[in-house]
Amino acid sequence: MQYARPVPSGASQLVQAALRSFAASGFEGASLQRIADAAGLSKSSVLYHFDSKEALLDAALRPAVVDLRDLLGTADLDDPAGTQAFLARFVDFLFAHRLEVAVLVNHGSALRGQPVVDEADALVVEVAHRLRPADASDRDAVRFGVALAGAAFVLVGADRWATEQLPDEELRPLLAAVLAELVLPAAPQPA
Amino acid sequence: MQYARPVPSGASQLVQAALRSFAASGFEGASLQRIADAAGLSKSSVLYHFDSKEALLDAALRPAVVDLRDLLGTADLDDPAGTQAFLARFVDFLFAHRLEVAVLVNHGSALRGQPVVDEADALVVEVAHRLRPADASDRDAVRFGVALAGAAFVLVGADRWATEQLPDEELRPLLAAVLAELVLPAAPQPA
DNA sequence: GAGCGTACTGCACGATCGGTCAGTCCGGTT
DNA sequence: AACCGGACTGACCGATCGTGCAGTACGCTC
Repeated sequence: MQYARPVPSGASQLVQAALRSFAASGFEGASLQRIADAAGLSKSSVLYHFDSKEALLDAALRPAVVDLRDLLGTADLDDPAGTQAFLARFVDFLFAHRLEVAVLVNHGSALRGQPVVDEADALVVEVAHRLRPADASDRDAVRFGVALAGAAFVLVGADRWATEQLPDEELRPLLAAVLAELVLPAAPQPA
Repeated sequence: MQYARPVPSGASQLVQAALRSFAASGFEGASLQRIADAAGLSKSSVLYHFDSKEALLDAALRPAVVDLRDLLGTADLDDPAGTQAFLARFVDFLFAHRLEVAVLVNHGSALRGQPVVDEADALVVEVAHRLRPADASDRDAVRFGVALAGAAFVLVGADRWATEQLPDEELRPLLAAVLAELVLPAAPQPA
């Protein structure tokens, strides 16, 4: 009898190693050899499980894109309460897919043309568009952009610039609160 | 007699080509060959003007780091007016060094150990630290992080996600205003 | 035990990588 | 005319890149 497979040998740990490498070094900077070494396999094995380096990227990012699409599909953004709930789930998404978000946010512009990346970009545009009320000003739009980009980036670069590292479970509600503060039109502003 | 040199032949356009390549493809993704082609020179010429690829990166990022250090050195952050003035100049800095900021923000984590990058990171930490008032809460700190990262990223990824592109000169004051709104403790917030 | 599919590997390939080096061209001095 | 130094180049190097391919070890079913 076999319990939970102790080492999820094979493709799944290749995906994890690839994700780490892509996030740390970018797609071109990461080599199949180093990914294979990190996963404890040979370079040939990588290309046995995945047709190409691009296919490996696709496999690594796909779950995050699926999750984001689901999140957007079930979102209710008609009232402030729904929007706030969505933002909390969005922050959860960011936490759940840190590495994927890092790849998309930092190295996405070099990956235009990769289907996964293009899909992810389209979803981000949709998030921004649906969050924006009909009567939003340009300034509101800029604030939304800063909020979304900032939230993603605080998470992605947390280990890089954070002087005093907040533990994830303290940062999560704070990030959700700040996001809500910036996105909800509640915040009164002069003129 | 010679007016302003029409094509600033040589090293300076190599630096520009390199900056564009690094910003678009990352340090490892950019090759000396492609940089040379973009500058209309041979690969050998790149290594004639710069000792190594790393030296080229240094030359490309150095002016931005110098400007940021100057900006920080002359900053007066003791009162809200001084802080607001600093933020406007910070936004100007982001606009003036878009490509350098893109390299540092997107690919900086892969460039740890490069002296220019480490210096830039240290300056960013100093900006965040000096902006933060003594009585700032964790939530304030998160909002500052979102604001700074978001501002940088809105500029860096503007061409990627912006649905309706704002011209620079409209975006600039909006970004400064939003930054001030987020950083200055002026914004009233419930509990 | 023959046969088969899955997981995995070593080896070799052409291309490209960053970098070295000897040499060419050319305007300015002497 | 001889010389010099800066700008620039082509040929070449060893290493590494992504990828193709033949082969091996193992567990399963007839």
